[in-house]
Amino acid sequence: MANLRDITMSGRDEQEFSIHWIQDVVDRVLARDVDDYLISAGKSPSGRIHIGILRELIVCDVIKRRLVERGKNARTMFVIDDYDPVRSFPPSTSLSLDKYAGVPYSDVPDEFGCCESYGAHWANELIETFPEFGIDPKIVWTSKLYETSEMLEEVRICLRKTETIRDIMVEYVARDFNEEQKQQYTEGMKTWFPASIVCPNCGRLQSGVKGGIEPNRVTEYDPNTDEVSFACPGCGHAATLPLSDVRIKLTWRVDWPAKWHLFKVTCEPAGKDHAVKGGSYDTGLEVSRRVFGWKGPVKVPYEWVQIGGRDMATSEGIVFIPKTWLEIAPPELYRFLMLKTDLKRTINIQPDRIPDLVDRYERFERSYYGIDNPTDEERELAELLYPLSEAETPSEHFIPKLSYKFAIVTSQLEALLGKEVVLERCKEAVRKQHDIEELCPETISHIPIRLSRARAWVSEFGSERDQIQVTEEVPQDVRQTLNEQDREFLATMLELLKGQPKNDEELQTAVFETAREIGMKPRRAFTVFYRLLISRKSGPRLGPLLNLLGPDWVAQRIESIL
RNA sequence: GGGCUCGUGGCGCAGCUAGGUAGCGCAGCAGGCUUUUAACCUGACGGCCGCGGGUUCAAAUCCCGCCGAGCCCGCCA
Repeated sequence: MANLRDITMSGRDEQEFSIHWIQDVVDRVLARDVDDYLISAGKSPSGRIHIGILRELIVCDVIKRRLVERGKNARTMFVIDDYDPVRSFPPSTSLSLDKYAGVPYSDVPDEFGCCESYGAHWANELIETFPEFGIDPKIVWTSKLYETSEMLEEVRICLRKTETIRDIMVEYVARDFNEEQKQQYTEGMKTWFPASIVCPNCGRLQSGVKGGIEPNRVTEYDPNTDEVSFACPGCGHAATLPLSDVRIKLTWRVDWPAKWHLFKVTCEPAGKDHAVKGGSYDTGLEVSRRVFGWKGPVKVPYEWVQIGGRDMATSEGIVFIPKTWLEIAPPELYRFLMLKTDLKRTINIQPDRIPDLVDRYERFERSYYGIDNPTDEERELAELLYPLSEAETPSEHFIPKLSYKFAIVTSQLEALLGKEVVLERCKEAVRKQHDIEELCPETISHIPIRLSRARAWVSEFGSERDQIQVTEEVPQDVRQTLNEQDREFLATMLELLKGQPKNDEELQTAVFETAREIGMKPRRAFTVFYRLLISRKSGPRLGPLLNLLGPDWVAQRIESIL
C-alpha cells in the first residue's frame, strides 16, 4: 500500500497513485467499460465451508460497492459447485465414501436430513451468514445450472471445439513436463473430450478417490447427430445417447470459462491454488479467448486465510466457519481484516486476539467519526475502509459500544449477579467510558450481543487468565512481591474479614480506609489483593469479588501467606 | 526440481513501489485517575530490521547469493 498522503493530494475520484489494493482492482475492472458488471466467486461444497471463502466474497462485495458508487450497474454472484463429484469426505461424516465417491454433491443425501442434499447442506450453512456479513450475492447452483438449455449450449460449443481445447491443455498442463511425460500426455489427449457423464446406471461422474480418479469421460461426440458416447469405469455401463438426454459436466478447466462466458463475468477473484501461473485460471482465460472468443474476467489473485497460523483444511477437520466467527466477534471486524490486508498476504485469524482486535476496530471507528483527534492519515484510511467494512451504511453519528474487554469480565458475572444487574452495570460503564448522559437505543440493544459474544469467546478461546478463576494456592512469585507494609495491610484486613459480615460497598470502602490508615497508597492495596486472589494486578471490582469468594475463604487465603 | 510469499523488540504487525536518525498495537514494568467490574490516561524499558556480499555520501528499503518458514505445481476439483 502506498502512502496515505497520496489520497489527500489527488482527491478521491481521480487517483494517480493507488493508495490501496481496492483502487487497483476497481480500476482494472472499470477498464472493461461494460454496461453490467458482474463480480463472481465460487466454491465446491465438499464439506463444512470454512471462513476463508468469505475473503473472496468480501472482495467481490467491495468491488461491487465501489462500482455502484461510481454509478455503474454492478452485481455479485456466488456459484456453488454442487455438481462436482465427491472425491473425499471429511472425517466427521457418517456417509460411506465407497457408496458416494464420484457422485455429484447434489445427488448425495444430507446426512442431517434438513437440506436437499449433502452439497446444499454445507452451502446453506454458509449462505445463512451472508446477511450479517453484509453480502448478498445471487446464488447459482451448478447442479441446476447444468439442467438449463443455455448451459447445454455452452457444453455443445466446447464439444465442437474439442480440438482447440486439447491444444490448450497440452500447452498449459504439459508445460513443465519432461519430454517423455509430454509425449505421453499429448498421445493421451488425442482421444480426450472435455466433459464427463453422470452414469445413468450408477450415478457417478467418476470412479475412485483422491489419487486414483477415473472420470466417466465422453469417449466420442458426433456433431452431426449431437450424440455422446461413454463407458463408465465404475460399473462398466456404456452407451451412445443424444446430448440432450444425458447429464453431462464439463471438465473443471473448461467448466469455469464456460460459466464465465454464459454469465459474462467481468471479474472473479481466485485463491492461490487456482491463480498460480499456468494454473486453472490461466487455462480458463485461454479457453475463453480461443473457444468462446472473448477476454474472460479480470483475474484477482488473493492469498488464503489461516486460522491460528495454520491453513484450514476441510478434509483434515481444521475448520473455522463464519457461523463461529459471528458467535464470538462482530462481522464488520472480519470485513475490516480482509480489507486492510494486501491481497497477496496471508491473513492469520487468531481467535485468542479477538478482544484486542475488536477494541482496535472501535478505535478505528472513532477515527471515522472524527472522535479522539485522529491524525489525517487515520482519518483518510477510515474514510475509505470504514464504510466498506460495515455490513450496512454507517449511521450519521457514532454509536458507542460496550468495550469487549469489559464484556469479557461482566459476561462471566451474569450467573452470579443476574442479567439485569449486569446490563445496568454495562450501561453505566459505557456512560462512563464515553462520558455521556443518555445512551441511544442502538447502544443499549448492542450490549446483550456483545455480552453473548464475549461469553462465547471466553469459553471457546479464552485462556485461563481470561476466566475469572482463582488458583488453588497463592503462587510463589506472587508471595515474593509482597513487602512488610503489604503484609501489615493484609493482616488488618484479615481482622476485618473475621468480624461482622459486610456488604460489597462496605468492603470496597474498607480497602481504601485500611490502606490510608497504615499510610499505604490505595492503588497498591488493590494490587496486593488482586495478586493474592487471582494472580493479576487488577481485576473485577474488589468489594463484590471478596464477597463472591466468601470472607472465610479470603481469610484463609491471607493466612496462608502471612 | 520449478514458482510464489514471508522473515523488523516477548507476541502480532506497519514502514520497502519513489533509499535519508526504526514505528504502532498487545503483553510485561512503573505511575495516574483521592472507591478500579482486566476499562481509561501517562512514563520508562525493550530491536546489529534472518545472514553475507554489492551499489550509494547514505540501505529495513535497491541488486546478487545464502539460510529459515509457509504455500502452489499429474489426474481430479
